Amino acid sequence: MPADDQPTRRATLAQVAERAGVSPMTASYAFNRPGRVSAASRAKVRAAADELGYAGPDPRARSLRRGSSRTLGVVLGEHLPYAFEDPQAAVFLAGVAEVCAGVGHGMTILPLTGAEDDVARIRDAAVDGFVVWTTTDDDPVLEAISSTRLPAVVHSGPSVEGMALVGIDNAAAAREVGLLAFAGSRRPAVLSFPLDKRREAGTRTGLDVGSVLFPVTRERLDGYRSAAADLGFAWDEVQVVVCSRNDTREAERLALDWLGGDDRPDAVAAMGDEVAAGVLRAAATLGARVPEDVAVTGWDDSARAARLDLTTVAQSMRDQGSRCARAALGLDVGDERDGWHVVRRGSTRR
Amino acid sequence: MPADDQPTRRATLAQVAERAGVSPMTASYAFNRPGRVSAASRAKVRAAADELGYAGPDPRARSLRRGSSRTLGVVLGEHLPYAFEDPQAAVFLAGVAEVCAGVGHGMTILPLTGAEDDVARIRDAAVDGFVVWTTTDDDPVLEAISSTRLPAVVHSGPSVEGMALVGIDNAAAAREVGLLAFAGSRRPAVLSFPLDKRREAGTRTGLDVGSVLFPVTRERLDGYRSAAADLGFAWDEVQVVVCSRNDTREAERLALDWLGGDDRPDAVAAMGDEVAAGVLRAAATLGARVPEDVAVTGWDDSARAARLDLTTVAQSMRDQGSRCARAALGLDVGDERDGWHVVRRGSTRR
DNA sequence: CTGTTAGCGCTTTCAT
DNA sequence: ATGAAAGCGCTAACAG
Repeated sequence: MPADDQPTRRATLAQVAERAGVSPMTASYAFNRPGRVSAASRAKVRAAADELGYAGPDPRARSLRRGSSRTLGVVLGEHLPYAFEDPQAAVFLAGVAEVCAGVGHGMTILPLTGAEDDVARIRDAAVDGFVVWTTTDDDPVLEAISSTRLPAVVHSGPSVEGMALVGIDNAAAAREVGLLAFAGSRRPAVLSFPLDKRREAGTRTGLDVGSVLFPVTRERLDGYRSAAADLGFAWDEVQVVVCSRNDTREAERLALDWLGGDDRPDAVAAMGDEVAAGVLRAAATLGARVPEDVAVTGWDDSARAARLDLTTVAQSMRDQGSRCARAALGLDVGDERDGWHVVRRGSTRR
Repeated sequence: MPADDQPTRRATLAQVAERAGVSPMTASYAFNRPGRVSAASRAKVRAAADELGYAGPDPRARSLRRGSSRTLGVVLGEHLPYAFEDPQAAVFLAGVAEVCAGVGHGMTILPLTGAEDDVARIRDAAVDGFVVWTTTDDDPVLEAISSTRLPAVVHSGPSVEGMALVGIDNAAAAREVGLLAFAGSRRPAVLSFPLDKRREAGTRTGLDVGSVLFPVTRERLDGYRSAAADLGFAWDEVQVVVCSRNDTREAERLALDWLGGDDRPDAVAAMGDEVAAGVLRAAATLGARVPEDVAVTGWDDSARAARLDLTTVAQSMRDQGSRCARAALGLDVGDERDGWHVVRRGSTRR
């Protein structure tokens, strides 16, 4: 093999400077503040860089020196495929990305697997702040993030000392949509998201709401319970069916048994439009009329909810993503709580 | 405000070492190779770290020193919302993430906006390698990535000097599925993905395949053309309708006009299951029988394709994501081309 | 098992 | 407009 003297290592700024016959600082300025350097120097530096195949300052060295990596970490507590398949998560991420791109920051996705090394991956992330996609109260990752002392924002919950919280008032929204779902009902029920990270599906009654570890789920259950109470139902009269994720097919399968059984509900308040769609499908299969035989509500006001004429809760995940990113980057976010409203459609009796 | 003498700065490893009464190296080992340090030292270091609120070595300094950030960059040429909404992209990313997590690497998403600063964001990313989600031949980002001299892998295309390519043989797959789509047809047609980043929708005949800038689209068109030729059709007899993305509703809208018009095709080879589903919906609305009045094929063998009894091309995006990541990290990937096969179902005449 | 030395590549600060 | 000095925080390489 013939001698190939080309240094296979990347060139450094110092080498570029030397070759250009200027000081390292001038070379640095040529890249970072071209305006502060004479046209002649700029040209020399550019030429030297081209000759050496220098593609610009090393981001690693730069971030050490600057004390900032200009990157935001986004912690996804879900297994990654779920995270990307959940349309709400996708829109949320787009909101985060928009803000990052706008201020010239990158965005690192930190998928949590539930394994021990989650904490290590958090600590090893070269980021300037964190956005945490909603997780459980007992998630050890929260402590790890907190200990970095970097700015951090949690979406929806849990509420952690020292971290900002972005998201709507889930209890209030659940109460309001629950009042529509359960109006005129004799057997109200809830189709819930998972209670904790084990994500066990199944039916419960008299569920201890306080013990639910996903705060978003807990708050929504609380709101539904309050709506049921207003309409004269004790909480243990309200069936709670838990599905493992916001997936239409799983919900459809569950609902076929459920709506076909002896104990069938005549009103289902669901925590997501996707699972609500599963209930609607099952109802159609079983020949149950909506809302006469069974009223259904969803959550998120997706395009699908509109198509299905589904009463639901509208909120902007994109805005919430932006707000999270802005807060984590120390930009102004205002201090109003995020907005939501109930969209009343034909799937409820009122 | 009372004096708060706590250094608001994060503590350094040197400070921890000093407080623990050991050398910086011992402290470093205590964090990085706990096994190489006596239990006593380890305890002292841990105690000092706790007292100072030290959360572990600074990743920025670490990556400079190590010459590696243990992070993989994933370049998404699409606008971010599209990227996350495309189920194929989601699965692909999950494949990448799985490999990254397995070797303790992070993953940075680099969304391209099409603006000038895309190149800067590439250069500023502190990553050890790149995976590029398929893009156009003329994407300036490819040159930027190439100039970093970091290992890079392109998914599906374009093929770039010095970068690995992962993906199936699109032309061969298109040819094979095209033969089924067009069998027994008198007016074959193609429902294509965008030709270039402008993503203009519209109908063409006699399209100049060579001028298409998305290599994946180009190769598939080429395969369909070859299938049509085999069945005795000149290319300018084959209508090509272009949609702007793999979206059922857009395709349905296009197809309602198209299948309802005078010039309607009796066979449509579509580049995605989602758009194929739109064609099927439009056919149902118009009362056209499938495959008798119009044969339809899709691409990707999604769950939806199975539900719709759609002839399609199966490939594993998850595997391709893993392979991309492995290649970009310098791990072994074997050298077989990625697998695919045509799944024949009831939406075609053969 | 522990410590010393050196320096990763860059940019802030302050001078000229 | 340009440059010299200093050091960001850490760990590889090598002693002891």
